Amino acid sequence: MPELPEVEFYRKLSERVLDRPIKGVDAPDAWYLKRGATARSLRAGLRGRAFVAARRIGKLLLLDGSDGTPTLGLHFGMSGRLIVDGVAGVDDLMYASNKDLGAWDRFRVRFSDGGDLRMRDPRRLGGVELDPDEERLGPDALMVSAGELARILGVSNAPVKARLMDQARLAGVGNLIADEVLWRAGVDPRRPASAFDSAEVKRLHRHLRKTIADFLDRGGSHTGDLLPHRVRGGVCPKDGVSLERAQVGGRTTYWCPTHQR
DNA sequence: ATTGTGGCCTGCCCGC
DNA sequence: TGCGGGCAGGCCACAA
Repeated sequence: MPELPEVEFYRKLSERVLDRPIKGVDAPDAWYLKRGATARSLRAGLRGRAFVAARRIGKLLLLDGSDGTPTLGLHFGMSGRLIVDGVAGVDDLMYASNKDLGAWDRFRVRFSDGGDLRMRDPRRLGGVELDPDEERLGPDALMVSAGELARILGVSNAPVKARLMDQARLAGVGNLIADEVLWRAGVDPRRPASAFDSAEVKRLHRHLRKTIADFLDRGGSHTGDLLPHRVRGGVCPKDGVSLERAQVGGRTTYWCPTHQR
């Protein structure tokens, strides 16, 4: 998916729909409705109401309604995009097609003024739910404190990268952000999460915050300094040595064997 | 409980 | 030009 920065752009875009009466809901793909949501329950919950707030926790976008209205939860998988009144939240999404094709519209909320909010997701890896359990997510990666990060890494023997990407502990870090943060911080992604002293946790925390801030400034998770070299045969732009490539935490991982320790 | 694995679903890109 | 394999920014169910 979109990682945290993209979902933040979606959140901002979705503010356009606040306070607009909802006329209807199109949910043509039952697979796309999660945790018991149905086209019927979505219509019953939303029609005639309005959203009043757009929140984000990690990669989950939350649209709150006025009193008595269920909260709509949107998650975007790896290829989902948000389109409001025909305007897309991001221009480009790696690994997703940018073709304009109605067949990929999996979900739509229509407003009585004629506009709409759509989720376009070629791979159908995203989804829609009502009243999502927000407790299933850890603190947002943009807001997390160094102390919390220390606790998140904890005593775990799991690779630090897996821990950073565990949404139940820390919400918002995906594969690209994880690789970029660890590369900037000079940390081997395979290191056990417990093997960090407080100075190292602080350094990791600083790079986590700075990386996400940079990605928000630059326009997305694909703007990393490591990213262009994150290919087979790629070379570390700091050290000029070949990057390592392996599965870590179940995801393809690139790192520099020279400066990531 | 924690951690790793496989699978989901579809499109794209590369090499033959 | 056509085709098969590999790959993909995420997440969930399941097993050890």
